Amino acid sequence: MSPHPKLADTFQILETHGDHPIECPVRDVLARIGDKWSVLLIAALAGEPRRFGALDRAIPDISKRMLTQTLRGLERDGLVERNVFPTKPPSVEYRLSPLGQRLLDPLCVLIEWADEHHASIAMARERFDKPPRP
Amino acid sequence: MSPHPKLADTFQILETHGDHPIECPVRDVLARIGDKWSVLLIAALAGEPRRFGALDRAIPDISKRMLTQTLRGLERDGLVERNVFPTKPPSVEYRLSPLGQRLLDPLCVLIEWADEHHASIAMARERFDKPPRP
DNA sequence: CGGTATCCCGAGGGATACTG
DNA sequence: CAGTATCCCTCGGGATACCG
Repeated sequence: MSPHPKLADTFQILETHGDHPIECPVRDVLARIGDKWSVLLIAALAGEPRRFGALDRAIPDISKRMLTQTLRGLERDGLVERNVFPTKPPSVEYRLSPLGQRLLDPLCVLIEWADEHHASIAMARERFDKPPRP
Repeated sequence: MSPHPKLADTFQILETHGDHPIECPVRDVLARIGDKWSVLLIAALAGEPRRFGALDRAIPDISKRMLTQTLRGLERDGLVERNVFPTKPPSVEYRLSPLGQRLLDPLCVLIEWADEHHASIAMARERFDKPPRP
């Protein structure tokens, strides 16, 4: 009996199927949200659309380079929509697409798990890093 | 009104708090599961404990080096337990800790999202990559 | 069987300066 | 304001060989 039958099944999806080892669509979706900034940006856009500068200020430790690049990636994947208003100076608004919004719940579950258990993890690390026995 | 108040709140957790920009515990938990192999290994251990060699065979495209390294990382974080049986030749069993098992549900939700929507994402990418207008 | 030890490469990503 | 363009460097991770 599996302690978690659903994910044990789901693992079949993650395993390399057939002979092509890299052709797993779930893996590259995970790769996207696994990069350094994507989840942070999605979270920053969860509440409302925001402009480039507003995102830059909301996440102070991102560079403009990575901000642009990550937003482009999310836009390419259809998770974020980009709207340009031809004002002077130009203003560009980013908002979650419907697809992006459907990602919020899974992310929320994950982030809550992380928030609840990061203390346990920190303790586990300390234990592990202790000099075993002098 | 926020379309997703809970995560909009949760985003406060992700924002750099105080003056120390990197000191966000949730971020490094995400960094762990964001690496190339951790989720795959957790999924592989969801059903039952497995030995080193079994994991190697279950995930054919991982190297022994990364298998060891990722397992160590998961063990360090207290997500995986490692048991050595002093047989000859030695056998080592890896199993999810209780903490690791509590991560299964969040992961499952995420993986199911990815499985359901990867087709939409693939289509969005094709559209985005089309030469805009000749 | 279950790992270490090395070597090495490319991509991810930071810093800075420039532009429409 | 909202980006590009460069330069540069770390480091995740693959390949290979060896070990108790």
